[in-house]
Amino acid sequence: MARVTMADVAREAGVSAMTVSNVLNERLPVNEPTRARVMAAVAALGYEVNLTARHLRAGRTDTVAFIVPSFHDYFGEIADKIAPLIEADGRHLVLERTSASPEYEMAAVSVARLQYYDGVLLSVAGLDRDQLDRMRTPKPIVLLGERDVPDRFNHVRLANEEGARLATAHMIEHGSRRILALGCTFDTAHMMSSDRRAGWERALRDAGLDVDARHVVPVSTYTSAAGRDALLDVIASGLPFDGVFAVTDVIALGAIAALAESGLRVPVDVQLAGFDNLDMARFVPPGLTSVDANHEGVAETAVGLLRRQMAGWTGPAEHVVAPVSLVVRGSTRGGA
Amino acid sequence: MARVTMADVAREAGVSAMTVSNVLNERLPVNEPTRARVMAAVAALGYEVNLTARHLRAGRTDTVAFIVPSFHDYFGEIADKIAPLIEADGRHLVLERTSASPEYEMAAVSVARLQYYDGVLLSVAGLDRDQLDRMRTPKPIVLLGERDVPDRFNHVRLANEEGARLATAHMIEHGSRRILALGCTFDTAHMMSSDRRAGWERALRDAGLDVDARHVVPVSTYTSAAGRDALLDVIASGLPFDGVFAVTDVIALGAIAALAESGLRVPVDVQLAGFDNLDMARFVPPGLTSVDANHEGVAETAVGLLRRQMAGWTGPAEHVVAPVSLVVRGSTRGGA
DNA sequence: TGCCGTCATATTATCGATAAAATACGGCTT
DNA sequence: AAGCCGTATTTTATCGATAATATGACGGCA
Repeated sequence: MARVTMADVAREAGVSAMTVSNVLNERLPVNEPTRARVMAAVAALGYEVNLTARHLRAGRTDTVAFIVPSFHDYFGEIADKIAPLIEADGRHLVLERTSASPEYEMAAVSVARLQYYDGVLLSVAGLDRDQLDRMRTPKPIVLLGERDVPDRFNHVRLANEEGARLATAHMIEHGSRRILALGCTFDTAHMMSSDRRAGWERALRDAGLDVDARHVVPVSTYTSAAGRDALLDVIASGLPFDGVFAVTDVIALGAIAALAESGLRVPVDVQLAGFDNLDMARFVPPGLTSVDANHEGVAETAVGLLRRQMAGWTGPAEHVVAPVSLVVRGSTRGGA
Repeated sequence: MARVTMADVAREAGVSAMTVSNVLNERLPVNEPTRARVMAAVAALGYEVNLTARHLRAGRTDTVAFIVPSFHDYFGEIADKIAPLIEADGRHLVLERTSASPEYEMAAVSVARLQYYDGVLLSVAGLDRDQLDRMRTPKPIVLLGERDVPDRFNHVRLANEEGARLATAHMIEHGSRRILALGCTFDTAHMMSSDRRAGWERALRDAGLDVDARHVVPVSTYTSAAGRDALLDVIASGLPFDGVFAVTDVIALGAIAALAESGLRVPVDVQLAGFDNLDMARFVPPGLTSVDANHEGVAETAVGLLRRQMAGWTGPAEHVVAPVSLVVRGSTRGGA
């Protein structure tokens, strides 16, 4: 059976296609009896509008994309906050994933693909400033994430350095003196981990402690497994430490595993803090102290900026640094 | 600046639009010099195909949707497995979310929205058999999830009862006699939790143990917070127990929190097992014993069924029950 | 020289909806 | 009765690409 088109409905109702369109979109007024006939025909034939044709002609999809490196953890949680905000405007949110590889990310933001959407939230992971700069799209777009981006883009990122400083200072205050920066790096290309390293460093200096480069422990990937392995290596090496600042909660979870396996008690022997305050942080014993990334606020800010652009605003782009706060739990000595 | 269309490229290259289309799609052969001129024009103007127009005319989007109740946890992990399989066919995966409410789920699978996709993977959460039966779409579709579905749909689900039985039997074997079924229910409308309850019950009977209705502990939502609260209530009530089968790992995590807060040791005082074997299960001390839902295999099976349909197969639908296995970790006494 | 086949490229029609312009019609004024 | 107006509805053109069909150019062969 072929699809039912608007023309079929028009024929059934004895009117023109345009009248059907007017009834369904409430654009031009239609007399009640006519309207009723059209609605009856729609119901009788089970007609549903062809959104693709509408998009081609009207240039609107009522759909927003959130483009993320992976569907996991952090991004899943943020996406669940963003979705209701988009839906509140009568639009629809879809997620696309880029695998964190620059090629995929470029493909995902190719002008061709963006055509499907009225607006785009792009969580930047693989693209650097130059690549982003080459991206010329007329679509409303808001960038999220901890990389450096060209000025012309609206951008929401976290107060990474401040968050790391808060977490580290908190552990210093409660007695730690040798704190690892797990998953951090000196490589400034990866802003998230280098900014957080900078915050860790600043807390140490503020307290008059030495910064030991051996305490900066890189990870191969941002996974719990990599965090666990990296920390086990440190423990095996014999390097003494009494605190761990993990660059994300996912990595902190790996650290928890490594500490438990090694018989190190949290927070008695080692204090531990993470970053992102994922749902899971509340429940993993003894409770993971974490920098709260304020997902809700980030989502609201980003959607607000996007909404403004979709409404036609063309003023200068904004660069928002979302404030963070420390949520203290049992993995540090200030906690319950 | 207006968009660059295929006609613009054709003019620039001094050929017809059709020739441009043939060059880009490699449908009809084009002479090398002409081809080169077209490619040059494409590059010069920065042309990118309008996918919406292509879709309208050619009826193909090269996009597959995975429709899920939420972007969190389980679904995020599955989606990350599915994406590469879809991409291997040169297609693109997008996620849509339904909020687990029947209305949203109905809207998401309305014929109108499905038009955007060449195929759909639908994780059924809110829709019952009747509602699904009313869904008449010509699109290739595969259902995932633990609900009962009409025969005409391809469907992949887990061996829920067997998984729950395995986990429960394992705890019995290692000494538990009073095992809670946390998050389970007698309500057969919710197949996932009632099937898993049935498996728990069977393990008890097989071991000659009594089934105590007080041991079936419902949860208000499938979240860690609800799992924690429900288990704390049980503990406060004084009902004795020495094992917990949690209906999902997310709920098991809540149980871990509740047990830790109450000073009950895992696995010495209480053994604990979950279901889904999320990444997190490996890392939460002492390691969460869990029924492995075989995400990879489920993803492959579902994508295989979908691929077959997209290729034109019209044979009878298949109903696959994916096998599960028990992964033993430290939260039960068989573990390390 | 004339006819045919083949390959390359161009034309035409179409996917389904909608914006913009055109028309029909009844009522009301003068 | 002629003219005008506002409302309801229809007609026409279009979004941009592509399937199907048509045209053109050239070489081969009798």
